[in-house]
Amino acid sequence: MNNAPTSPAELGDPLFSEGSSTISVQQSPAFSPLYQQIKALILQSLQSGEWKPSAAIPSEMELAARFKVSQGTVRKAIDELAAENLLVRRQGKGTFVATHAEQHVQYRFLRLFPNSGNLDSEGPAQREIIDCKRIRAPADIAKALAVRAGDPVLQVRRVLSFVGIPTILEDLWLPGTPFKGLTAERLRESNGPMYALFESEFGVRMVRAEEKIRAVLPDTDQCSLLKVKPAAPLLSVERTAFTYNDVPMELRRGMYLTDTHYYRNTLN
Amino acid sequence: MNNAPTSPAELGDPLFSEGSSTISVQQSPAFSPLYQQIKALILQSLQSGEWKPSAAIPSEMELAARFKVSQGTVRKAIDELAAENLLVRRQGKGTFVATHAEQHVQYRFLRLFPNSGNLDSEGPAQREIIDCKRIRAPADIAKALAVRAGDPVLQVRRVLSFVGIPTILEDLWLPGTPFKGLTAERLRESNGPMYALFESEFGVRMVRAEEKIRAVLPDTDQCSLLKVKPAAPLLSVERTAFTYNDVPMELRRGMYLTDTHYYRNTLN
DNA sequence: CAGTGGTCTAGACCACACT
DNA sequence: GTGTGGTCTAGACCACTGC
Repeated sequence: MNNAPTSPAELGDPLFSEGSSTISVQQSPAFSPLYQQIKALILQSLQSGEWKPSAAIPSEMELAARFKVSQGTVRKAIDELAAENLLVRRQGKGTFVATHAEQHVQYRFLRLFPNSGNLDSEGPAQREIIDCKRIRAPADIAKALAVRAGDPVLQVRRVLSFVGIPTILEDLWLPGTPFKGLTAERLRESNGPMYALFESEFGVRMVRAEEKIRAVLPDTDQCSLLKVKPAAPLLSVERTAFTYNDVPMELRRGMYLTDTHYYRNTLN
Repeated sequence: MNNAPTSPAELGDPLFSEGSSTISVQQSPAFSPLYQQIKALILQSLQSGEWKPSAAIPSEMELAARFKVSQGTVRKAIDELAAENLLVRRQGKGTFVATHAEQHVQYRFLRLFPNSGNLDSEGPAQREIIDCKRIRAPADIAKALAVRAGDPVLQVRRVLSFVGIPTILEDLWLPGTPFKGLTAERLRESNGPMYALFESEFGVRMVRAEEKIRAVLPDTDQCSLLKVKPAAPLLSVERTAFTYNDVPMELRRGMYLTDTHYYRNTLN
């Protein structure tokens, strides 16, 4: 079989004739490898919700048949998606859509660890929703969420405590439209991580995030909520979280107490 | 050719007989894929200095011949090493040993960025070596460097300034033996990143690092060196840097001014 | 042009999980 | 046993680099 470059074909799509020798479908420039195209197709299925979080996607052989490429090509596409934490491979079982729920690490994006002892030694965090209201987006929030200033957004404030000690104060903003119907009640009712709730209730999967970290002093509100003195330095963590296609879906400003905990980062 | 599991063979090593059908050299448990064994062999050559930083390693075909495996297996081994930033692939040219020098990013492990403008907008950092002396390792330093308390270590203090503003104060400790001969002079003479000097002068390549980040207040020395008030919160960044095989080779305690800059992290 | 890494295929077999 | 992902091979061709 010749392997001149061809476009991957969805089921039932017309094929380019196999026998012909040098039909160049994609020439440089703008050459994209087959496996990248397959990756994009899989990504589409993930976005469209064809495969739900924690469900298994079709086997490599099935996908190879569907896209009319070899298993190795599908494999390379899945490899990259697994490296980006969008898929999880489990030998002997299948490939699954990654999820923020039911993962071993309770908070996938939280980089705060206790000074000593492992992560679970202090048990699960206590969560308290302070506030949850609909507001019109100020300019800076709007910019971060890629909406227009004045558009409705949800503003949430909460405190996370470890072994009873308030440690994290978070303000977060969500675009109003995708999160229509989110209330303090529903936040309080949910057990798992907030991002798990976003997945199951609003179909919004956070895929990637960027954080800007600074050392700051708290304002008076923050002092009382975290029970610290005004002179106590806090770690300011401003996170923008993205869904598929780098669409921003959350802005989060956290104040971390770093006496008993530290923010861990690994450099490669 | 059968592909029953075999050990990779260095040039001249005796082979396991190819024809025999079911000689199981490595059974589960402790099964290690061939490409992992190849990866370990390549790693050895990197450690031993067989291939110097920025030099090209042998081509995939050559390595495949040397290790008596297929090109695909070598490829997978190199893929992983490239993903870990130990090797750099350049299409059409070859595969090269990664280096801290001559990289596009001046400081590969520095995560501090100006609030606005890109990285180069403020030009290169100004470096000032405050101090460099030989001391006997206190307990905490010794533990981090995996040496005995009291063993000789080098202690360096320096300030980095951007557009003339002192922004980073760093104290760092290096094990005495591998860095014998390092002086303030030699640090001042060098142009590029410190890690580039370590590579070229001491044959120590930093491969990976872990950072613990906190918000703290400066002591009086730090105040004067960074020209800040005692109440100014600073970002404390404690880094342990590792060479090959996760051997710690540096402990670095940095105080970052985060008024005009921020520490950036990306979560996947 | 030759040499390098990069893509793609097809087929074989191994390790693992379920039933 | 069957089906899944994981490894390994061999060979072909493509894209990029530099002589």
